[in-house]
Amino acid sequence: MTPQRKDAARNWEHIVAVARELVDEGTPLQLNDVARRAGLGVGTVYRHFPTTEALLETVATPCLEALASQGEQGLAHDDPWEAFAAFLTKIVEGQVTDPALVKVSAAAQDVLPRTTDLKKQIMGNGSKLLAKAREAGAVRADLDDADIVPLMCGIAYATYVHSGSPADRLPTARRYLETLLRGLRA
Amino acid sequence: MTPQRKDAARNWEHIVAVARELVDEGTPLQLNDVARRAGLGVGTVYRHFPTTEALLETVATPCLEALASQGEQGLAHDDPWEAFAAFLTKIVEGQVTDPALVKVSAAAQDVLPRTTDLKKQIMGNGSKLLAKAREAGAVRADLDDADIVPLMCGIAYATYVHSGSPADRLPTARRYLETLLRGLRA
DNA sequence: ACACATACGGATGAACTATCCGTTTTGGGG
DNA sequence: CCCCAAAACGGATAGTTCATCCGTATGTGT
Repeated sequence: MTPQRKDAARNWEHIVAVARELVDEGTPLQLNDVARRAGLGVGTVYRHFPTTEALLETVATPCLEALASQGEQGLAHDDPWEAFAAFLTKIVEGQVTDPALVKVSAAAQDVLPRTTDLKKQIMGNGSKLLAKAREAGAVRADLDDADIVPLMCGIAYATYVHSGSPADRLPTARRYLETLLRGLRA
Repeated sequence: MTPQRKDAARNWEHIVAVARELVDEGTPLQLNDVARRAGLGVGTVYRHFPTTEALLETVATPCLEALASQGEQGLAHDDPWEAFAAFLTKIVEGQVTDPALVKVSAAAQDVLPRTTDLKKQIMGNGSKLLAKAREAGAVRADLDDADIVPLMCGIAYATYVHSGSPADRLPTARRYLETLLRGLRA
């Protein structure tokens, strides 16, 4: 395996950077569009990222990784309930801050391998925190591991429906999560 | 104003029926596609419904109307909290049952006049029920009128993320709503 | 410097959207 | 019953966006 050519690496970075910009300004990601803005040929972009989703995944991955490691820290927290709540808060905050995150989170299993992987990892951490909280009798029994990610996506979605301007989102999301957490507490 | 010709009326019905089928089977709505399936010319479909969204709106309207009148009935309920809860339950059940409903609910203000109208009506009913429940001291103060629709959309979204098969959706949605309601109760 | 692998670019075809206008159908008046 | 103007139909076609393919250019080890 040859290491990869310099120009290829440079273009890869450039494409991801341009995509990040587009995502941040809310423009729907279109590969031909990315190519034009990056001053590259369409073929180049498509070779690096066969689909829009693949590019989106790459853009979102750093943020997802951050969330995954966040979960590990949470395990060290003293109060099991607080640890669980803090964990969920971080996830929701990430989702309402980064539009790319919502999109990849909603993607079906297996289409985005890296994302699927990281989601599993996050879910693993969530499970541990949930189990601890449940053992401590802090959380209701009817909440399942598999509910965590969907519920966080739901709150993020509700937040996007509620507020047009990005500035309003964080407080709204926190308020919604608080309400949900109140309902989850035993 | 001339009453409209019979063939036009017949085709209109037919188009809506075909669209309903497509929506139900999860196929993304495409007007050319609708035309082919209905055995009509593309032009005919476009004349009746200038955009995909317009057709979707027509498909979703009966269901939205049902929800709107549901709210009115709810006003007659004895217990203010129960009335409010029952109202939200109906909305969520509608959203997870009918894919069309989710899509039009998410549409921006003003693009779908009829939908915007009905949403306002539903929100009006929701406001009244919320006000009553609040007066009775049954619901927390930090919930605003404008939060109702987003939260219901959020629950529907969470439900779609959670379960692939339509059969699982209704129980999941009910469970999520229960949790939320517990968190809303004063 | 050479040659070969690797990567680039954009012309190009496929898929879909939406319009326009010549033809057909409808239904009220003669 | 027939006529004809208004109304509606159908589908060819122009405009977009998506994705591929291959001739050309560029980087890299010898």
